[in-house]
Amino acid sequence: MKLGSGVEWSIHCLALLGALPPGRSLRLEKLAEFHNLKVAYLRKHFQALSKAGLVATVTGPQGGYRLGRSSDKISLLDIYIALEGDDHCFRCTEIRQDGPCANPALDKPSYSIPCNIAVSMWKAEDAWRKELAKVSIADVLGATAKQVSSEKMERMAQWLTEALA
Amino acid sequence: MKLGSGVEWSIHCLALLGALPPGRSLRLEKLAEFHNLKVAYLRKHFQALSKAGLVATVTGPQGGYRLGRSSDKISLLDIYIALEGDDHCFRCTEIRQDGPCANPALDKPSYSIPCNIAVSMWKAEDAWRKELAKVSIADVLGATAKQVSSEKMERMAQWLTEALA
DNA sequence: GCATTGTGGATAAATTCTATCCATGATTGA
DNA sequence: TCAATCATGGATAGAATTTATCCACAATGC
Ligand code: FES
Ligand code: FES
Repeated sequence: MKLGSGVEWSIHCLALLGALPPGRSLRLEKLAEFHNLKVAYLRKHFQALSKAGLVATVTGPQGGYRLGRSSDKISLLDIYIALEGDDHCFRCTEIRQDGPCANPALDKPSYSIPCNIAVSMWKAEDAWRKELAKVSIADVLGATAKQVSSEKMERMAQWLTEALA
Repeated sequence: MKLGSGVEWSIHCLALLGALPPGRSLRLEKLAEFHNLKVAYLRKHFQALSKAGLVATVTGPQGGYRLGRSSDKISLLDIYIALEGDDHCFRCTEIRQDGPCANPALDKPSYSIPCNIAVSMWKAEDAWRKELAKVSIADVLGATAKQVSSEKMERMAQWLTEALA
């Protein structure tokens, strides 16, 4: 069970967008440059983020991306779902309905309720989602501000100023 | 993020092994037949389960597989780890150390602690694991016994008797 | 010895992930 | 209006992973 690289990329990029001055947007190319990511592939991920409404797009000169809503309203779970879909990661293929001991006619009633194995797995998944839902882009920004030296914060602010110029 | 089919297959099979009379084992072929699974591929999964000690093997005539320890000591998490490894599903590629604003020399101290994004993701993963660790094969067996009609339980007991004959 | 059963490595098909490109359409500013 | 800027979405292809099969081999019990 592995998350695609798009999840990490997107969290970093959305955090940067969250640090933009109000009303401004940043070109995809700059977003990639800041993190040293492949532009073409990042573009693909941003199409998904855009479709999910997590980022809004500004076309034309001085255009680019900005957050689709305020940074405290975008959770890590939102990002995951936008990129990798809303399916369960555990897939119950209804093995219980198969094999020499199955009797579809007789057993049908019991199949209307999800099998207990799937329930257990999905419960764990829910716990995972709940944790992710707790953390917003605003939280990430706040935590990063505490982790990074004020000197690096300065470097980043400088870069942003030039990128937005 | 998807779990491989081996996880579901293995849970079903270990549950069946957990229902075996004490001291008995079941051939892989029979295990596959019971669930209508592909023998060759199930074999591959059982190699992993065996290496992890979740099943013990009995070679030779009347041989097969049995549980490696009591069914209440085998959790769904054990099975997941045996099959898919113990890595984090979120991979922090240290994007934070890259890009035009990074200065390895100056920033090195802050990289000794995990970045806050990874910490959030790993925390969610821990919640997931904790839930899976709570559920044992014995629990699965118990829950299934409650879900399945006594009539089907009888059919399965019958099949087992023949398979062990 | 001999039939039975799992082991572990080799192999390959199918699917998903990663990555790139380009024709298109929308917007802005001159 | 025109030209430059910028995202969109589909097509495409290589890489990696998952799914699946096979076989020579080792271990066991009779
Ligand atoms: S039947 Fe296999 S997990 Fe539901
Ligand atoms: S640097 Fe990207 S998640 Fe840690």
